[in-house]
Amino acid sequence: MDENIIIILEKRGTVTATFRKLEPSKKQKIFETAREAFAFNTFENVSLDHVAAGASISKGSLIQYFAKKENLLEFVSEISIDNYRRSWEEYFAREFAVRATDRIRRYFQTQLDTWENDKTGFRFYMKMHYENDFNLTRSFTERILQLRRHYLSGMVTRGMETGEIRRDLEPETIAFILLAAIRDLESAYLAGNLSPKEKLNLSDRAMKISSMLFDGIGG
Amino acid sequence: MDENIIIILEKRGTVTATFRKLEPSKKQKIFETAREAFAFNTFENVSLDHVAAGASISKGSLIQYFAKKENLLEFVSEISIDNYRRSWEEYFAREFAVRATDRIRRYFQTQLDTWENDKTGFRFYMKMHYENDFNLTRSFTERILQLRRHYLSGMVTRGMETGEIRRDLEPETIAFILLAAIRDLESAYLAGNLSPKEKLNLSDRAMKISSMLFDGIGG
Amino acid sequence: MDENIIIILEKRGTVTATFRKLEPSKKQKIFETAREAFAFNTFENVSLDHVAAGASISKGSLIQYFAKKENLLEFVSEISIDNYRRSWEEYFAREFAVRATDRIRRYFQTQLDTWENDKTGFRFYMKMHYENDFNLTRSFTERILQLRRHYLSGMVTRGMETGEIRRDLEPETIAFILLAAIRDLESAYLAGNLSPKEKLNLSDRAMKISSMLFDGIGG
Amino acid sequence: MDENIIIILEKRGTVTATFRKLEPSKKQKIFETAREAFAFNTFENVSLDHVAAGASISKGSLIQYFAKKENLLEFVSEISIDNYRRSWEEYFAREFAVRATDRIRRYFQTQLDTWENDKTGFRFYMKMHYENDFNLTRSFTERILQLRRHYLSGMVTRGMETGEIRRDLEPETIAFILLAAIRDLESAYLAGNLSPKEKLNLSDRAMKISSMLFDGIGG
DNA sequence: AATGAATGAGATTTCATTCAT
DNA sequence: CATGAATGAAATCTCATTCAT
Repeated sequence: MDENIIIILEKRGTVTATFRKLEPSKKQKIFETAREAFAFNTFENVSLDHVAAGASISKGSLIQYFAKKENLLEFVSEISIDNYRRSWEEYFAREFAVRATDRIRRYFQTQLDTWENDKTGFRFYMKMHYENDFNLTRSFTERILQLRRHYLSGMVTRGMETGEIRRDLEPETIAFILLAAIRDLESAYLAGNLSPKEKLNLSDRAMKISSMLFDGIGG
Repeated sequence: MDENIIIILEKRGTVTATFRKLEPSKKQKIFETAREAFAFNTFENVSLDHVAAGASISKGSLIQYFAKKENLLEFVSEISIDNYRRSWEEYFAREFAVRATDRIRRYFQTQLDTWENDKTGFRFYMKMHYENDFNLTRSFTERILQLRRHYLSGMVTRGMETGEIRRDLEPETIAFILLAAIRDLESAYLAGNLSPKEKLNLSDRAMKISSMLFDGIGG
Repeated sequence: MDENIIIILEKRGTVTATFRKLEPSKKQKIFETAREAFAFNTFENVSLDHVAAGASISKGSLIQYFAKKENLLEFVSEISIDNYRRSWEEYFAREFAVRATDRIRRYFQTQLDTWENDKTGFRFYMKMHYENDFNLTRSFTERILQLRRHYLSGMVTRGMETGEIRRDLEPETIAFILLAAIRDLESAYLAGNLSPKEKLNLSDRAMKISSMLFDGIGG
Repeated sequence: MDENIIIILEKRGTVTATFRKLEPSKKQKIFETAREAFAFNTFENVSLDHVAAGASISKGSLIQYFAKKENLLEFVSEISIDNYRRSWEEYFAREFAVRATDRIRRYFQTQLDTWENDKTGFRFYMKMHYENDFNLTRSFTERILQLRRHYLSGMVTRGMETGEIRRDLEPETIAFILLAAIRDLESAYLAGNLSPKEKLNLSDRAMKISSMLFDGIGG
């Protein structure tokens, strides 16, 4: 967890100085417990009692750290965005595939694998799309989307440079359809507790879709 | 509102006979008020007091009609599915475009226009995807999805017959990517209260996307 | 059901003329359904909906017949007392045992058998002892008690006349202890859903107790 | 109020730690208010609002202490049993009468006097016999009964040893009739708000009954 | 700084009773 | 006279937030 984010959140009034001064491990535990709670329950159904117990602190402390329940969600949201951004930045720093098609395919696969290994993160991400009582959730959604578009546009632009992708289209439009594809795959993924075989199909379908996108469906 | 659905719901225990016997206009008003409430609030945040007041009935009556809050949501859900199905069946009955590409483009456009004219319906549809505490919402989501896949597969199959669409791909896979595209357009649509210009872009983008899908993005 | 009681109840305002004019079979059915309901539930937990449904009449009619829920209980109570009285009067009219001890033993046995064959009646009787929110239930209890004392005193007096029972005691005191015995046997009976073997024991115990009472427990 | 019982109840989940930590005087006040409420009303008719007001605490606190209304009754029930047991143990520790007949007579008299001085306790005891919706009440009833049988059997056995009571009968059967007698006296006692003269009669009757039991009623 | 006890607003649900048809 | 729709008072229970220790 990046301490700089905490400092910003303190300035915003989302967390208190008391919270900032906590041991990192304690902050991390609170984050994880709260994320889990918000990922699997609607906002109203998340109880501070439960979060406090899960994080082994008192309810009084929790409210002292965040003042309001909404702030707790904002905290989780901000940390989650930052984690998302950093994990993909690390990923791209180590991505040396030459061909854009390979990059895109690996991106799809990596995203699905990542969600597979962080189901709570995935649920939280999905949940935030529809807890639309707060401006907060909208901000979360849009910022994640922006990141994803940015990554995909980059890969598409590169594909155009290498000639793998048509240059007469706007990279944004292509990024859009790619994003649509990956998001719908994610939805399918969420929908079920898929069987291993279905997961294989999903991965298979990811491959089919990307080649289909490249070659077009026109007869 | 189809009275036959009401009868089925009565048999299931979702609504009571008392409700069935209500004047259609009253039933309609309850439907609309409740749909609006569920569309813009999480389940827990929908208050029966509010719905009753909105529909100009007493809370006692509301509970007499539906017994449980969950039943009210189930009622709204079932009527919504039926409305969705019927509106598209009417649409396809009047759709005489010859070329599959035209059909698909018109489908995209019509869907976006429909949501534009029924924002509450759209919000309700989106909301149901993530109120994942109830089996009910999953059933809603899956049944709508099935309808959409069915419509798109039909159009794709037709495109294959006329030679507009490659025959070496499975219709379902193609339907999938088309569905992904339309759903992401919808999401973009939801995300913002888009300015008129952005809406134009969205529609424009829909067109671009479909041609892109046909021709492929490969260089 | 004695129509004269109904007339008295009408004068008291417990039932309405509308009720009085009902077919006897309908009145009987209402009595039975209501008695069952009050026998197995606390007053508050008896729902008029349930009683109406059980008696195959509408809730509106039920309230038209009795005006208030309390009146329904009063009706059941009065009819029950009358039934109790009449059934024992018939019994004593046909009781020709010569010896008082036989009479008393037969009385014990008959009472237990009667409850056995009319469990609802028994439950209602017991229930009325402790639904002490109403003067009504007290009146019920006392009137039944009075009847029982009367019957027992009669048997005891006869025993004194025949010399089977000591004449130096007041019949009421002896009746009292006999009543205590039979009532405690009844309690034991209620307490359990007794196994057949336990029931045998109970009957056996009744015999032991009565002989013990006759011979005394003194060493 | 014995703190050990509170600890046991906390383990069972009947009361919370918060309640346990309350000042004894506050716990006592809650006990008394709740006992009074349950003694004079059916379970459903006891309102938490009323109990909270009577104990000078907020409804929120009451529910925080007991979580459910049933738990409140269970608490009252357990404390009552414990009080009953302890008061009789103290009594028997100080009971030096030599003759069993004296012991039994004093037992009768003391019980009636005790109820006289604790009418609420008596009403609660009676009420529990017929609130038969809960296993709880049955457990209460049976445990009190067991205590009473135990005390009486002890006295009877002693009477057999001293030769005051016939040895050819089972102590349990004799205890049973004694219990029946005392219980019916109690009932008579409850039934009325007896006049002083009637109370005297009752006490007098208790004496008569016990001698009658010793000598038998046989002529 | 940490705790957790106290509070009370607000939610759903039940159901006797009223009353129009 | 029978019906049952409409009502609203009352009940339990949840839980964020306040605040004293």
